[in-house]
Amino acid sequence: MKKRSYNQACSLATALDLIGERWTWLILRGLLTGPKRYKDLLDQLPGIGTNLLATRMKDLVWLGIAEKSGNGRQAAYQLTAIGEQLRPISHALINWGRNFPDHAGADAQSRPQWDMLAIEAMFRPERAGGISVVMEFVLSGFVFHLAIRNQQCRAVIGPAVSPDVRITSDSATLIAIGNRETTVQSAEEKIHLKIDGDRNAFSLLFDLFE
Amino acid sequence: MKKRSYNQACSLATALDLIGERWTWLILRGLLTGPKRYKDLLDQLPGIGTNLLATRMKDLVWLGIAEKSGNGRQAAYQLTAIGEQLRPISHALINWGRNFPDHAGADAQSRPQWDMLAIEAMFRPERAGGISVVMEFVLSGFVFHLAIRNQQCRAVIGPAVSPDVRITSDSATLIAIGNRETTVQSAEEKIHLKIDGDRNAFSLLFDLFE
DNA sequence: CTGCATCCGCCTCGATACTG
DNA sequence: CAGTATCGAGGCGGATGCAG
Repeated sequence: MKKRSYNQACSLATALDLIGERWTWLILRGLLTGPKRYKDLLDQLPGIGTNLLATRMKDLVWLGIAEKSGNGRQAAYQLTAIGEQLRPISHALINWGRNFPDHAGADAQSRPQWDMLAIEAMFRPERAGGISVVMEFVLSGFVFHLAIRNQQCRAVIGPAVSPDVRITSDSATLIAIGNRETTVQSAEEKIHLKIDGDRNAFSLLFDLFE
Repeated sequence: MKKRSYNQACSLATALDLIGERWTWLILRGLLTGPKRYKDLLDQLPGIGTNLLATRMKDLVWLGIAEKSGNGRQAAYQLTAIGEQLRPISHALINWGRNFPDHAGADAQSRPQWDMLAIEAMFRPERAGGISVVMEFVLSGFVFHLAIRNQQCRAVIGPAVSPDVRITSDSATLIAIGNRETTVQSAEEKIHLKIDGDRNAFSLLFDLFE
């Protein structure tokens, strides 16, 4: 059973042979928000065949892009250093995909972790010189936080130890504010947005992100 | 006849719906080295079905990623502004693919235009401050040139108007020199490398590129 | 219940032949 | 040269089974 390959002496073709198949990038999207168990990956990949996920994971581990820690019911997959190198590329692809905002239909699936990675992608390091801040988000009940330091931004699942600000909202509201379709004040009045802590830290959200 | 889609409200999934299918990135690779006719694209895509290339091109044009100029046998495809935004992403994928130098088998296909794009990908703008130089390459008979200015590098098919240096060689030799597996002097003695013009400009090749 | 493996129908792909 | 038509092969999607 030989794997299909472009069979070209080209690094782009090599990359596509390894991570260009259907679902692979979306598996990586799952791993880019932290280690995941098989079931957690499945939950973020609606429509994938369970066998396909299993073979993809075997390939990714074999290639040294992901690795498996623990086994049995505690087994979890995480990115290796080489897999982690795909993070900026995924950011770029996400930002490119925003050229087509109307692509997703009304019946499209959604997961808060996808928004989390999208926020990380929108970070603009060149605007973050000298800024150090931790923002905690509660988007439709899903909790994560952004740690911004040294012109780097990393999104992590779960609450922050000591956040400068906690933002309770949903992704649609934040997008609407970002697009100037609504105001912070209006969103707060409609209880679509709640800001706890340093409001200046909250306003950084619109300075440091696209 | 509906197209297969991940159907997710996620910009990464959107991007993959549009350019994540088999062959699409390699079609873009062809267009990233300049406008191409149907036949020229085919030549760079060994193994693709002609029907598949036709449908892919129709999709890319429909999406506004590529556009068709002229028609009949003079028709040519080129990238739109949105398609051009994929250039840095292709560079990043190429550089990531170089983590797996042994992937391509001995029977792998190769085309000089792939090397041309790979060289463009290896350019390090942060090392090119204040440098302005034009290098012409003749790799195994294929002619292109690099124009470096304002910390940008663009590879263009064909000879340069007034190159600072002309480098006649082949990609294997340049890679070997870059990896310190051979020296410039040795390559010149074996007539695997010929340098016409400013030798200092040639040495920039190893300063400005990875 | 999680973490897969097996099986099967279907859709996409790959190759060739053919047309304007 | 620039595609279209056709058809066999193989990867994918969904359901099911099963071991730890």
